[in-house]
Amino acid sequence: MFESATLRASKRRRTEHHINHCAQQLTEAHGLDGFTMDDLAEAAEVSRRTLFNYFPSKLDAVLGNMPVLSASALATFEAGGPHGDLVDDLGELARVIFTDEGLSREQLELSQRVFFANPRLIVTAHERFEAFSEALVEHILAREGADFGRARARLLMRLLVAVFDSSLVLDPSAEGRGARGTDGSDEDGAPDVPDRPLADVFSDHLATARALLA
Amino acid sequence: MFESATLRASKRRRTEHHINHCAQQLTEAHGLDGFTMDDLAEAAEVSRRTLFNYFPSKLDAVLGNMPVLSASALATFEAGGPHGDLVDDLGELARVIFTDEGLSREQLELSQRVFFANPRLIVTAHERFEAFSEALVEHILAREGADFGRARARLLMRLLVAVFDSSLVLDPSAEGRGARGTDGSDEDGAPDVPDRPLADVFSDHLATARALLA
DNA sequence: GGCTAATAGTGCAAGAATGCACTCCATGTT
DNA sequence: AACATGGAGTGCATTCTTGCACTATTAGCC
Repeated sequence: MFESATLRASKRRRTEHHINHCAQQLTEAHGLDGFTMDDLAEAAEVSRRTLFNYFPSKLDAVLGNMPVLSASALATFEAGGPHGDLVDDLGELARVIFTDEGLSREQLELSQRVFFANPRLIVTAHERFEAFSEALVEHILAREGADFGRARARLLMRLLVAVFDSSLVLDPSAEGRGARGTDGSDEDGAPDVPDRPLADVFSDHLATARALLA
Repeated sequence: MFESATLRASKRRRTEHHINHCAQQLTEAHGLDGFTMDDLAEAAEVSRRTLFNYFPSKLDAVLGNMPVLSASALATFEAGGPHGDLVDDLGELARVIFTDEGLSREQLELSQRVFFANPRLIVTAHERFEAFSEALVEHILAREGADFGRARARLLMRLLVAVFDSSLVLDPSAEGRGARGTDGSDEDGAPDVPDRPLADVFSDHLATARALLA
């Protein structure tokens, strides 16, 4: 009756992401109408039929699905979150998404490029994103009580999205966090961390944002 | 009823090789009894049950299956081969095996190490190999006629095996083939072709062998 | 307009992979 | 000797993937 974090489930998610990723690559390379579902099947190394087992349409394959927050993570959040601080706990939710969705900066950037390059995509992408964040707003209210105010919840969401966006742009200069001790191990300041876990970057930016607004 | 060179079939072969390869790696790392079928399942990222869908036993998983020559390749061979010269055509069969079996030097070396390190394996490996080459002997006779003589066919097989073995040892010095022109594009003589297609190396060695014995 | 070719999308049956609950056996423990 | 444990191997129901034949729609062409 239930999804275990099992081999089967993880392969399913992998395939889904893989198809989506290939679809976006093809879109970027040849445009939305520049490739067929057969091409996509070949690129993703699955049968054409399987594509439609995962996505109901070509556009959906390119759009991909919104991340799904695990019931347990949501339960924790609504119960007062792991830390007890609203913002921190929302950050935690974001972290969960990054982590178990395995999002990389490259993939997210690709998505953005593809979406913005294709009007047909961006409208639905936007709709879905709004729906997604509205759902999160709902969870915030469920946690904080209706008195918190829907407007404030929405504002908070927008702030988080802004922080998220800012974590996507690669800033080669700084380390965000305070000085980390006197050990000069990172001596020549090499900013060669193009693959620094997105979740970490996000945490940093969130902390910075809080400090800025505090 | 029949194997098309289809997605399904190619995935099956890939999985089979993958399982076999993982099994050999585990064997090399921990010994035959140093890992369980659960470990192998995890390493190969398939379910434990799937292992037994591919191989009837742990030992078989480590041994792997002998390559299967396509019916069409065999038909061509028995009909007088693609070139008409017996040795060349046997070389062609070898090439087919290398190619569509996707054998790499690393994998073959690993097999050798693992087999020689485990008496339990080497006996069956040897048996199977003998059976395989005896089958080839049969095909040679079918092509050349019984008058060719089983003894000569066997000798030929042994010679080819020797050539094969010699293609496995990495010789960083020479290019085997005659000088390839005066263009100095490979200037500093860099022998950096560790991944030169095995099929090609084999062809070269075979040519050299023929020249030597001619 | 009517044809044809290409491509999106669906239904269905057969083949593969998985999860799980077994059995069997060897080895060690008390 | 009785017993527990761990790992090999099997049977079977469920889910996933594939292949293939089908329909629908659209664009180009005569």
